[in-house]
Amino acid sequence: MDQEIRVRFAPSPTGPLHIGGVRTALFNYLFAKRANGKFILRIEDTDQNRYVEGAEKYITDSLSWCGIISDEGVEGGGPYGPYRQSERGDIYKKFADQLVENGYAYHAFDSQEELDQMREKLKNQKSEVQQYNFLTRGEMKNALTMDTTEVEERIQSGQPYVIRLKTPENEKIHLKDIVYGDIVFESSQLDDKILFKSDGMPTYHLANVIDDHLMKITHVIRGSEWINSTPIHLLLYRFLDWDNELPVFAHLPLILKPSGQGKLSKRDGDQMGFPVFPLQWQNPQTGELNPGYKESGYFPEAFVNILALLGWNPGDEQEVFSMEELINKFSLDRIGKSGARFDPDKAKWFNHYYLNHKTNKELTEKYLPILYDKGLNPDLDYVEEVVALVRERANFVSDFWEQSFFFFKEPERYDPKVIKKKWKENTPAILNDIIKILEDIRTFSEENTEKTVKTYIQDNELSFGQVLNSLRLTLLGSGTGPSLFKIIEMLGKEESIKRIKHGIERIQK
RNA sequence: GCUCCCAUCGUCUAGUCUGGCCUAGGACGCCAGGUUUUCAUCCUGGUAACAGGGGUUCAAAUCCCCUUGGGAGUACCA
Repeated sequence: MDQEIRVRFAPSPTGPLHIGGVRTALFNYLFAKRANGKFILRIEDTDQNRYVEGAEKYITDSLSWCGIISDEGVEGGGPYGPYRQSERGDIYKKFADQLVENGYAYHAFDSQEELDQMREKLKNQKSEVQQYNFLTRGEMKNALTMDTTEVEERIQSGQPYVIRLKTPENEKIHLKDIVYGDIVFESSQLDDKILFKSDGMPTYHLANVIDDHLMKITHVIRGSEWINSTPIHLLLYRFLDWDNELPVFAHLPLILKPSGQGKLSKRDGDQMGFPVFPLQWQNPQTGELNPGYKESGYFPEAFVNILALLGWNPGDEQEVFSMEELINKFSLDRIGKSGARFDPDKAKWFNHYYLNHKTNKELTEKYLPILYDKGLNPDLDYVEEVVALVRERANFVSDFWEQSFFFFKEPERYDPKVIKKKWKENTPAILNDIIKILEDIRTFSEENTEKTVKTYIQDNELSFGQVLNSLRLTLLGSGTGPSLFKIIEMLGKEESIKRIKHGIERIQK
């Protein structure tokens, strides 16, 4: 009875995966790992029309960036492959035929126009449902309204056909969902869904049920947009005689747009000021570029942490989790039912938190490429010192440059607001005095420069703010930043004095 | 339209199943104070919610019903 827990993440390669998709993958992964089970990555590419070049690679890259590694699937294969539905041959057709044979499904020949007509007609009649179902199928072109020889002839002659599910007229279908509890559906409300398309491919409904069964999936964890089609799947399990091996269902609450209404969609993109994709994605058709969390400077640990808390919580007050901790604490029954709005501000905070729990060395390694890009080749220890100084004021490594460029090059402009406020007539004279003072200091340390300059200010009864801010202005071009005397020390005597001189000249004019 | 789902601070949420310990807790944000030559960080404090109405009960955020609001699905897409 203690069978292995097996879950799958089954995206379709129709474009980049967005946050919601990654969260579904994450929850599957956490659940599997928690139970010592298997996480399977299956690609649902039964819709050839929507296939997008590069999307599958994008999916696997995104998951591995997050640290979500599949035990079986398109990447590493496994005992139940292939894991790409388009490669699973005639598996689906066989089961579809079996359903037809047993009277649970039937062939249909209606054209798109005829279907549209039927729906239009029902709409005009103010019918409650406009569906291909037990009420309407008797008037359509299908095996239920034709005699068997005609059906045979049509199929033999190569006429396109689909196979539809013959939904029961009047029965209740019970879904036991881990998250949502018991949900009852009326079969009369269900559509005679197409199971097998005229292009020879199964639809999602058929394919996912068959594959889940064949791949021995024990738990189906997916977004709640699937709830309404679950009764179809339940019917299929029964008609295929797999009722005794039904997987457990757990539907995840939706992720909503940060503002406005509706679920977060791929389209929301950068116009909302935050990425909706894990990795940057360039649409191969339009060339349109969508930003990703990775490229925006988020750490994967932070990203995963944010996602984990969207719809799930541990029940205590901990909110920072490593993947290990998530695996240990995760459980399906602590998933909420209501949709979660994504909060970009909190996401930033998480990244800030993670950034400040890394070592200077780690951050230095991440900063270095940016510096190289600027054409700089600074001393490693120096960079590490710089990082130590600016790290706490940054949310992202990419913030470092803006906050520390003056450690690497002389400022080119001076903040006019600070000039206006702090630069007085006597400022050049004072700064010239300071230059002299600095020149005389032998051990050019933070302590020494600070002590001497402050003594000078006091002796001359000057204002600290006035003097130090204008001094800062000449050194880094702005009125903000880390400790001034630390900067002076790191710049060194020569460079500091040079900058003060230049500052005086340039601001003077 | 029809079917299904959801409803606690601005946001993520704890508490709801197993009514009383809830004058509703935490986090982000915001505001104030402290630290700092400055800005940021950091620390401290504060702001702010049980959608509304009926029941049930000694007692309801917690159970039931209705209303309202929000969401999802309704394809030869997944």
